[in-house]
Amino acid sequence: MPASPRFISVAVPTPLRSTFQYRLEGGQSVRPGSRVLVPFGHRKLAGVVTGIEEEPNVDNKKIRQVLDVFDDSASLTDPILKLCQWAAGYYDHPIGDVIANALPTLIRKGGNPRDPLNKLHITSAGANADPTVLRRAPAQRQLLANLIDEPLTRGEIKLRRISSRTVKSLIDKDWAEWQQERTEPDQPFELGSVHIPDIEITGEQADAIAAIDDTTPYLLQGITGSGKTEVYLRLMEPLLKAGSQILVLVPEIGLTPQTVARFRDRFDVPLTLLHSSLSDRERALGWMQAKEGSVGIILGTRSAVFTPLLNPGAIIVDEEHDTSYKQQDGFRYSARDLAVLRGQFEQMPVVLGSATPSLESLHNVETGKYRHLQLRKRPPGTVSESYELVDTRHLERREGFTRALRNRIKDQLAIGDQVLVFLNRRGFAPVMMCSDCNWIAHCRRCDAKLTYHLNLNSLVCHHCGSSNHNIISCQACGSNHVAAIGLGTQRIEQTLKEMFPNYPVLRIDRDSTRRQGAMEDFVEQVGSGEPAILVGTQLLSKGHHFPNVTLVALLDIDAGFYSSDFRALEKLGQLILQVGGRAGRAEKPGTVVIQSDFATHPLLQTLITNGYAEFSELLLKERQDLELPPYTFNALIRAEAADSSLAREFLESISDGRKSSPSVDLLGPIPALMEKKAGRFRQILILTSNSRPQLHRELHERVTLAESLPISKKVRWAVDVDPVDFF
DNA sequence: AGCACGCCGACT
DNA sequence: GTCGGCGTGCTC
Repeated sequence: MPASPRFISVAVPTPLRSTFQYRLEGGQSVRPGSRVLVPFGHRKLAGVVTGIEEEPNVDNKKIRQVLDVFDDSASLTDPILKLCQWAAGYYDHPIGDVIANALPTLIRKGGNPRDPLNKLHITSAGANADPTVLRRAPAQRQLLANLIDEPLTRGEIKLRRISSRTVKSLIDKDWAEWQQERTEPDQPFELGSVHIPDIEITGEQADAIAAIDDTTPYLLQGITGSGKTEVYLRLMEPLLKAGSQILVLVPEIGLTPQTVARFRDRFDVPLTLLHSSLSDRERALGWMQAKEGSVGIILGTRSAVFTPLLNPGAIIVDEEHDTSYKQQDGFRYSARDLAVLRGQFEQMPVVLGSATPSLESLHNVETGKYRHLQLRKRPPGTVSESYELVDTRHLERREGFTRALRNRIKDQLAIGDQVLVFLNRRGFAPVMMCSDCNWIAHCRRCDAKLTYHLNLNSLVCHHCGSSNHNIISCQACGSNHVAAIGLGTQRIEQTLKEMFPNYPVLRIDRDSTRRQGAMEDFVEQVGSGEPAILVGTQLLSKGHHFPNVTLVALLDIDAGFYSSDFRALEKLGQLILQVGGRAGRAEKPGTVVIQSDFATHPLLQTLITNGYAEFSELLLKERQDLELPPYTFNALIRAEAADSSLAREFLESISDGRKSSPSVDLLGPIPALMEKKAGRFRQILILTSNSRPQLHRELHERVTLAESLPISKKVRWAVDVDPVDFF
């Protein structure tokens, strides 16, 4: 008697919002989370089992057979599968793509980093061989030299463009051989020694550590220098000792050697670092080690929130206000919000830390969803930086600097300290203008002005990356009087070099740190403590601390006041304190000078005189009055197309003809803040409600409608729940 | 997203 | 006569 046929639902990596059913052979055994190879249309895809059913739910004849079941040791764990399914629903995103985002590529494709790896090794004969024998065979000689350094996989050999003939010749000479490298699972980790620094923790720190005793989310709000990291570390110690694992999330560019060192120096315990420059295999191995429970600490950025843990201990989300936790394309999830949810699923505490918490998280404190832990004081003997506003409305500025600021910089350098000049604009000048006809250079593919870059001697679009080398003549009147207007970091660097020729000027922005390790070189140079001027963008506000900097100057923050984004002031406040917090040390506090035309603005005044707590309270009140997030909830449907009206037509067809439910407001379609970007015209449809269930119901209805319309195939569109911007 | 099928222009 | 352009239709 044949076993009763069983069916499974499989999520496949396609943009389709449904799973697909397959028939399971008698000998095949799966569970939810298993990876399977299935026929899909004309190809074979690796997918993940999301359910097991006794009955088909589509026409039986359509259902095809599962081709293969992959190794169970790299299956998705139950909590991660559950997290993916929840996220697919919440963000209204195809489950297959959610899972594709959650898994390392190698695992997703059915591989396993523990699979034996075939590598070409040098033999002892090869190691002792006289390489001059190969003087007529340079390819073999090169390969032999490579093999002395390290064994190579087939893939690495291919990458080095070494032919299989070369390999065969060496093997025939008995100078090289293929060896299977076994990669056995590691043992469960054990916490070794703990190196506790000889400093006393403050009462507030002790209270915070003691308070974290259950599985509710905590918001740890502590001014810079108040010792948030020490709280994390003390919280981790007993958990690690008990064999529990800690997942630590940091912002995208916060994963610096300094950050890693803080954890490595404290705990003698295996640590997995998940960063962007890992190979597929390395990433998959880190994932495996976390799943096997052989590492105690997993430190990573956004996507690390999906790392499976054998023994979940806690999740720490550092700098929780950082917008890099929200993925900005495709599957637009918030790793911070998913971390909170995951904590509930797996019954572990989640600590969100920041000196400048997001208004969302502060609101969650108000409503009792999060518990608030505050570090208001610094350890005794340490002084905080002081803030000064310079009202620039009636002051003369030379290349961006008021006389007062120039003098401050001079004085600070003279006493042997370092100075940090912050300007959030890359390039030399943000505008190129013809002095004869006032023509301004615009990007052909975007609604944006081109930025002049000195080093490239070209005009670059910061939105699509295109560059234009004709900077000599006006494209409207042909005049040669084209001038670079406005300030960028390159111009500030040049200006400072002229103003202070005796001091090094280091520019730190995306352009100057493109090279691998460039940032570390800068940090090292600054760390020497010699007087110097640092010029930089946002990049300076994350991850690194510069103890010898005692003067921070913010040159032009006024864009924040002109922005039409309702979050602009929240972000500006966070930026000011984050940049200010980079500077100074215990016994040598820093001064932060802010030049602004809005120096008398009450919010700015509140921020610098009363601090972030009062600043954020005012902003929250404003949001409440205006019925903006976090007091209401938003979802967007974004659409773009090369045709100038297609995106609009598409969104109109899903907003028209159907009344929105009374508790959900529908706005749009309206053009995105930058309507044309990279040659595509972009529109958005905004859904607003004060009820999340209603918002999601309405959103899902529109998305379902969208999918049924032929026009949806002609535009690129995506759903964005809890958007962080309307661009 | 892929991938195949299908119907109209410039090449050996 | 074919190679190949991208429209459109489908994926258990």
